[in-house]
Amino acid sequence: MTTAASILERRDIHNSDIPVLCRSCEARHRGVCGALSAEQLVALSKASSRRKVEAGSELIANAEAVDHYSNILSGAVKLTKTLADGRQQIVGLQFAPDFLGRPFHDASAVNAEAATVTSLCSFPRSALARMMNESPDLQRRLFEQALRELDEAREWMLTLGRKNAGEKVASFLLLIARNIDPGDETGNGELAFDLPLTRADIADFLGLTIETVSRELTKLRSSGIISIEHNRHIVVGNMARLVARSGS
Amino acid sequence: MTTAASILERRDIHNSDIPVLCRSCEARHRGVCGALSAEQLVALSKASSRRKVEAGSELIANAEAVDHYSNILSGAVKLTKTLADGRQQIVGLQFAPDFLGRPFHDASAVNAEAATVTSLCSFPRSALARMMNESPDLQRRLFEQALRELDEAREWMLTLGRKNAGEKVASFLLLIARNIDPGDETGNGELAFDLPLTRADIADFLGLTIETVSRELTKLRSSGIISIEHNRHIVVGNMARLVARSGS
DNA sequence: CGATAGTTTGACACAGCTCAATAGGCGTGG
DNA sequence: CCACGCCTATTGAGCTGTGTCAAACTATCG
Repeated sequence: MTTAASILERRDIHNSDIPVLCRSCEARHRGVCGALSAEQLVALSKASSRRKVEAGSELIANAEAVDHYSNILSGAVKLTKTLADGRQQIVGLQFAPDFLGRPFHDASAVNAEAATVTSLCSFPRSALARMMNESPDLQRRLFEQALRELDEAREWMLTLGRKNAGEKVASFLLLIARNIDPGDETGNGELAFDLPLTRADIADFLGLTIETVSRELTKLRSSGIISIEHNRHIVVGNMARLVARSGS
Repeated sequence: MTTAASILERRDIHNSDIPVLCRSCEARHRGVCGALSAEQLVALSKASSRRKVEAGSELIANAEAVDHYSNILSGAVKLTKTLADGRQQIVGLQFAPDFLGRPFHDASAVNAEAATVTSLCSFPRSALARMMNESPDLQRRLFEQALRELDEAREWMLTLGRKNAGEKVASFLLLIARNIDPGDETGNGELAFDLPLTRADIADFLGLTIETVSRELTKLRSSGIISIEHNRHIVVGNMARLVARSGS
């Protein structure tokens, strides 16, 4: 018989094969670990370690030798690039269950820094290289994430190069909103979320100054399109109007 | 005996195994086809076709179903994104022997357009999918190109978001110069090249207007850092000074 | 030789930057 | 409990870099 109970039981049995560390880990479902067999997960988890870091922690230093990779389990990580005189640009924003690190190269071209409290599951570089040879599916998942990041980077290039300040800020809010709720879009239903970035980070993300970001947020608030509580919490009253402000 | 003659002979014999189309093709050396065996090349080349297109030809339309992929054999291809009101941004620039097309997705998020006279070697989508399953090395090469494109995109994001007009134009000239001659950098030796883009394209690339690009080029010319002949031909007198102007 | 496309140059306007002051939130210590 | 300092965000006033609009110049081609 195949009742709900027996299915649950079987899944339990199956679950017992996978490492404690990995059970209920999002990276195993939507992340790259989904490509691994139970045995591979066991092997990888032996070399893995979880850690929780606070906002502002540097995770990868630019041009530094990379000795480990990570999965993001919760929180937000910003990838930045900096000019000699200190001007900074955020070039990527990653959330759970994204994979963090650049395969094939032993030095990173970007800095990675926790934007919020973030928990990570890290494993040594060598372990990934081995797994990738064993599992073409793993390589494929990493490839697909890289392509997603490339699509996102190009979308931002359009925003950085061709949108004005108001459109940039609206586009940023949409980006975060979509990350929270990939479904709802055209609906008039309210959508609320916490910004994972400070005003300074948002400015670095959009190629603006803190002051301009603040002014544009105020404009959106005055227009009744959003409301802001405690600086970080945003309630979007009307998604369609926000989309209209984003310059499409 | 292993004289130069016998080595040449052996290479000739080996060459005879590979399709006529592929002999002396750059994509077989530095491009993705280098991952394929002689038999695979034969199979792929049967489904491939070369074509030469003029500047301005649209190669991939945004959101259109992608039925083929290509290698760029010569010329330059610009990848663009456009807003509803016509504002345009170049989000990628590709040269021989780059691979053109987005694996795994059946629709492109960008437009691709020939910037100069360009020759391509195209093959159907299905052929690539099959090859990629057969050859992990091919997948890896495509993966590495995607990562290179991602690095380039992020470098441009820094330029778009944080550099001023003068630095942007200098950075663009450096980008092209490096593409022509990846070696020479700090040297004082002159470096000359033709721009693959019109002023309008350069403006779309840098998030500027045609007028600003023109003014900044004039400034570089007046400073004696570059000289310009026939609008398109650039001679960089002193690379170090150009680097200094690029904001690092 | 006129037509067209691409580029340069000039004059002016304004979006967003800079500098500066004010306000709010939060923890620490009296 | 308030006072204080610290950090972040907001708001204001003025300035400047880059966009806009317009005209002139150049090269190429029929």
